[in-house]
Amino acid sequence: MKIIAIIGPTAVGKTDISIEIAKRLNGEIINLDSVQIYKYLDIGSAKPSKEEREQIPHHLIDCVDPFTDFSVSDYKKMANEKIREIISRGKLPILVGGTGLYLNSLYYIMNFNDSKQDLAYRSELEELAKVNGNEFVHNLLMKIDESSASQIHPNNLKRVIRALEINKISGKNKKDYRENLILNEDYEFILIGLNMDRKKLYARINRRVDSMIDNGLIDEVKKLKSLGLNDSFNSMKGIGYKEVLGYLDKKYELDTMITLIKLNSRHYAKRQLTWFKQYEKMKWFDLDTYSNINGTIIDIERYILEQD
RNA sequence: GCCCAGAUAGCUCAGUCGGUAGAGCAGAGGACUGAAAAUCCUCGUGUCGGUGGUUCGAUUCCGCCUCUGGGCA
Repeated sequence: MKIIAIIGPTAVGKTDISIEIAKRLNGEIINLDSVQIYKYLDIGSAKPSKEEREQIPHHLIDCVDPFTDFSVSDYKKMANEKIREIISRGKLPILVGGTGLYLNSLYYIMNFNDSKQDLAYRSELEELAKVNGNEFVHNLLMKIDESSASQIHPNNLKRVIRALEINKISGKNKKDYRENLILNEDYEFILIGLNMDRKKLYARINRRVDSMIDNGLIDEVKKLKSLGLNDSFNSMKGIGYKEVLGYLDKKYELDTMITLIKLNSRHYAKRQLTWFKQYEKMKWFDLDTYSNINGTIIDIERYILEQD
């Protein structure tokens, strides 16, 4: 089953290009973004507009309540269903977004079934770390799963805890999952990577943040806050949301908030690019080398058609 | 015009009792299997404002100059 993935760092311009590609290839778009999944988080997550979504069907946008805990494993399930459904209708599924882990959940065979969550154990370990320090919890892992422990930095508490959790639930070592990454042969992926000169990307990010503010990001967050959402919910940990919450809670001034959103977005873009380097098959398109979007679209379309 | 305080990494600043210097932030690189827009790791040579003096040796001490704050007229 052929499937396209158009990925790239935040603000590089995935939306416009993906819609045009979908039109030309009889495709439908599946969101590959961990924040656009949520309802009501519209401006800050840079969701495609209503007009854009009317041109081409978009899936897995606005489908999770922001109060719910959502994770890769849920994404994997939902995305697989969508992909099958789209293919059964004779259309081409096009994944668009920048959440690398979500892509991997489809690109590789990833088993989440035998290592579910144990939230009580998690908070128990978090408490232990608070009292005795990160090293202490890391040492616990060292005793039962040395191979994973030696690969996780003691300060990366989240991962240390997850490794302990996996071990408690399944008896397996977290490290084994990573080492056994194998391609998911159900799909024939065509990976399209969009990138541009770093400075230009950063300038685009800065501009986009300004326009999010102009378009009412603060009001959007105020509304979410009045629904009862706060920074303890995963949905509110997205860039743009957590900083506005901090501003509304009077932790800093407006211009500090804007600076922070821009800064965190830039850092995020950089992390995404590091992640994307892992895909050897990825075909990169440098948007700088095109004078307009049409040239890019023609080249991408040609590349996709060549892959048959 | 006079007095005081500054001038050191892209930015904010520390420091060198005289032997050419280091933090935070920015920036760069990396890791990544149920929070992933999350979480975490690594990376710091720059005419130490200019110029003269003292000295074996000055970014450090002294003089003058330039610039920037603040104060007094």
